[in-house]
Amino acid sequence: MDVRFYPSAPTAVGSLPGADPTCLGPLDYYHCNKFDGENMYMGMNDNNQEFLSANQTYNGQNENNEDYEIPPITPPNLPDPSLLHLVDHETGYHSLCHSLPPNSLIPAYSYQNMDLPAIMVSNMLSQDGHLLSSQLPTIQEMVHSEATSYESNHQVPLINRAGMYTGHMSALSQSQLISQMGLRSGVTHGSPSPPGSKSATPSPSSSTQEEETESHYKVTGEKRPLTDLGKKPKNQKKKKKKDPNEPQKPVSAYALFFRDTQAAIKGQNPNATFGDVSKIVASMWDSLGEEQKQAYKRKTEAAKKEYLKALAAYRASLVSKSSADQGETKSAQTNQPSKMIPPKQPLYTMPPQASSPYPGLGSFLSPADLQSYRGHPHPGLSRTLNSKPMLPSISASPPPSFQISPPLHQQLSLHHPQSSILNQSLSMQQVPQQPILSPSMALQVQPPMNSSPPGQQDFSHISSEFQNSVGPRSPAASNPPGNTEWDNEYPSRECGINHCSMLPRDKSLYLT
DNA sequence: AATTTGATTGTTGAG
DNA sequence: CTCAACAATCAAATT
Repeated sequence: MDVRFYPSAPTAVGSLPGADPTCLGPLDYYHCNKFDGENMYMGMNDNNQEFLSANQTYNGQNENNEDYEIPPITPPNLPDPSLLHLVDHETGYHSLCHSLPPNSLIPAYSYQNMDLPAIMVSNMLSQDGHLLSSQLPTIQEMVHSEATSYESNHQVPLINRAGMYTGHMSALSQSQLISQMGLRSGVTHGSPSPPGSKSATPSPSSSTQEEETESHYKVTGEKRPLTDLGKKPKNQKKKKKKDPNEPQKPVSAYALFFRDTQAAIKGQNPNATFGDVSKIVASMWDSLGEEQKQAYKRKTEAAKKEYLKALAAYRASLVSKSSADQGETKSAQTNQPSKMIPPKQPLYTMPPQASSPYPGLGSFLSPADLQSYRGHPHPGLSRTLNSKPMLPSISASPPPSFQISPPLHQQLSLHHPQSSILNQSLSMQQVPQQPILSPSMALQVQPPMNSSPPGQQDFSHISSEFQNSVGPRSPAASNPPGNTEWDNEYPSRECGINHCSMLPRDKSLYLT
């Protein structure tokens, strides 16, 4: 798949059906992406209906892949990861952002550069499309020239693009996500998925039934088979129904990362499809940097150890259970295993983490990990951004703004003269909240929570807002009182991550 | 092939 | 027949 994030950006322009009105991202996205012919153009369309229709049609399946495909660009030189955070963070990113002239087009927008999940924020528009309409004029002005060309050329294709939405996410979003992950991993785990809702409730008897049913389907060729037939005769084997009490295998580091990240991404971009999220996560993972990856790996290993223990206990319980069954089945059966091994999360909760105030994070980010993030402001992000040759260099392609627009409402109003100004200029009546950093700066970066240097402030408030906005979901995520450390730690980390993450890419883009 | 999440689809069983 | 509950599948990417 050559699908690129930004190509899908058009969706962002249009409000996706599920888009969170609160998300501010889109605006930034525009700024960032205004260069992106496609995306911008989408937004630019005067005809809102087309827009809407596009969104409505959005099914996640992109038929027009060609549009998305961007020839891979040679990856820009990546600075030493260890150095990146410094450079990117302080000089690179901001300088880039600020330096960018409002109109400045990014010469070559390479996917690599974009590599970031540009999860576009469809949020820009309220679902009804209000925001969009109001903003469009402004956007048009900004992107006017390109927009016209684009409309003439690409308008149609964009509409239906499934990936659109993906494109909305800006690279910044990635960094934001990462910061979120670190800060509020709890969100993911805690609230989001009504976990047990679906499969959580394992029905003991289900396994046998299902097998029967499946076999039945095969024989009878009923509906379920139909679905399979329709697409792939895929895994017919997946039927392994396991004992619910059986300890789950520790997931891979990437899976852990995915688990954490996806929530943040989804939170910011409700409309993002799994594919989009997956791509974003992948890019983020690439940009993550060895240390961070190692942190995950360590967790995985720890989880593995836990798993082995649990497994041993489980097996032991089975043995005892079987023996008990012979005697008295009922009591022994369900209870022991479950007691020994708590059904779901236990594996990942590490001793230290378990106690940690951040449940969600605890599962996958340990304080140590967090620290690692802090200490090393995601050199990886920035690095990866550049590194992947994913994005084809598109002449007009927008900066990879992977913007996960956090619901910024509250915070925006609080502080950011800039944002207010921008809003005015943009005449964002509908979305006063959206933080518009600067027209030139499309990329939103989450700034350090509290004190951010002037240069950084633009982003800082956004980031803080983002965090806050996100935070609500998981109380734990939002800085719990007890965790002053985190607060202190994270800011730096975020800063590094958020700001820096984009840098490499941007740099490469702009510099080249 | 396994995992990640969430949406969708389909089946089953109960009312 | 309807509805709730549950299971399976799928998406992209990584291990």
